[in-house]
Amino acid sequence: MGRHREFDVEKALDAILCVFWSKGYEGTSYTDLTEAAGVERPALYSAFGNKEALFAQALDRYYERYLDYIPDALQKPTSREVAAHMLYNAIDLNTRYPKHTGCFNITGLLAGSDGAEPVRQMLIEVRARGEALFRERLERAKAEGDLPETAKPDALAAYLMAVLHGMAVQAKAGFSRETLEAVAEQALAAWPTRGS
Amino acid sequence: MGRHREFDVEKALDAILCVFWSKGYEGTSYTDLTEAAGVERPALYSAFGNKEALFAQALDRYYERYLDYIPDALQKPTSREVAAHMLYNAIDLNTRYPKHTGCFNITGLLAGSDGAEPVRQMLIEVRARGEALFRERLERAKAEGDLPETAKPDALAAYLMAVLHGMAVQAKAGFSRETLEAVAEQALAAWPTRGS
DNA sequence: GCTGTTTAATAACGGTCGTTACGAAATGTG
DNA sequence: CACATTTCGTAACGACCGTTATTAAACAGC
Repeated sequence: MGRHREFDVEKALDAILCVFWSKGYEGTSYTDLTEAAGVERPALYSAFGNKEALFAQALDRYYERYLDYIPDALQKPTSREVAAHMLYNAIDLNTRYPKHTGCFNITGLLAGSDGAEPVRQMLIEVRARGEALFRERLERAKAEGDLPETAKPDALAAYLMAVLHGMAVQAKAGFSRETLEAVAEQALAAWPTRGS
Repeated sequence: MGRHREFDVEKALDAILCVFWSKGYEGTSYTDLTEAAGVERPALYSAFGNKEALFAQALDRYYERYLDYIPDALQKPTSREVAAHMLYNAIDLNTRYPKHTGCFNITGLLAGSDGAEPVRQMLIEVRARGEALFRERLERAKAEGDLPETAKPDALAAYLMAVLHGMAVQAKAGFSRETLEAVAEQALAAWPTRGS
């Protein structure tokens, strides 16, 4: 019983996700959110909770809807292919939508008032989980002999993540897909091979 | 004639620079600024103008006081030494002050409301100037035979800047100097040599 | 000691922030 | 049709934002 919801919660969350993606947590106001979602404030509060909870749900959705290439990439047979897939899929994601370039996760991670510190910590934690997955995959590669004995999976993982984060920054600075592809190619030139 | 200024403008700007460094442009309030500078709001306005002008002056000061290693690095004899100096000096800067890790420039570049768009564009422009300087240095290296004929200075410059930006993100995520040094070492492994 | 000028501190401005009472509208059940 | 329940939009809340009018205090020159 009771009145039915008149808006599609998932569609609203998708629209909200894009705004946060572009402006970050604190850069986004409820005015921005209601305009994007086509839904008034109290409806957002009743559907998602407060701003922080709403952002958390947008972040979850970002990982499952846009970063779904990561599980696929991790299953590639060689570490080099894993790295290459991460790079080129990230480039595509970072440049696909002109209205919100870069990476949702990284965009909100850097700056913020003291009040937004919990959100920053949340993004830091999620980022670390992604890097851990990649590091574990590289440890497996080393165990399989795909990476040489001298390879350091933690350093390699941190390195590739650094390139990914850097490309997210550059995408925000207006870099084209082609330029970022040149960056990725250069980044892969350092990748250790079975031989060495 | 007239009353004398009772506070040191340069010291105040230094303190303000550190707050912007940590919280970005919009994440910093005038309450933060007055606390850090030990100066009331009207004094800041009379000395620096409004918030945007104040931020611009802090950015200038950041480049001349903290990024002064860049001109030095660019004068190193080989492109590899240039890249290495940029990387290791950046690591030092990004981790030297626990209260404001990362890079002032990158911190404010990603997120922001529509009202902060002019500031974002300013940071994007300044970042691009830095990359241009580095690219020109690599073009010179190529002309001198320090880089092989196949080397692409623009791609190499973008690549190294990506690593630098990525390390700034990781510093904000709490990375230690040692971990970032491992990243830099890995990044340099990709650097082209005279031979190839 | 005035006078004119610059700075200092207090306090307030209008606007926007995130959040939420509140009453009207819309549903399923008796 | 009444009823309880849920959602809706309006409108407002207190808090904080960047900015500034205002007044008192500190100086230089006559």
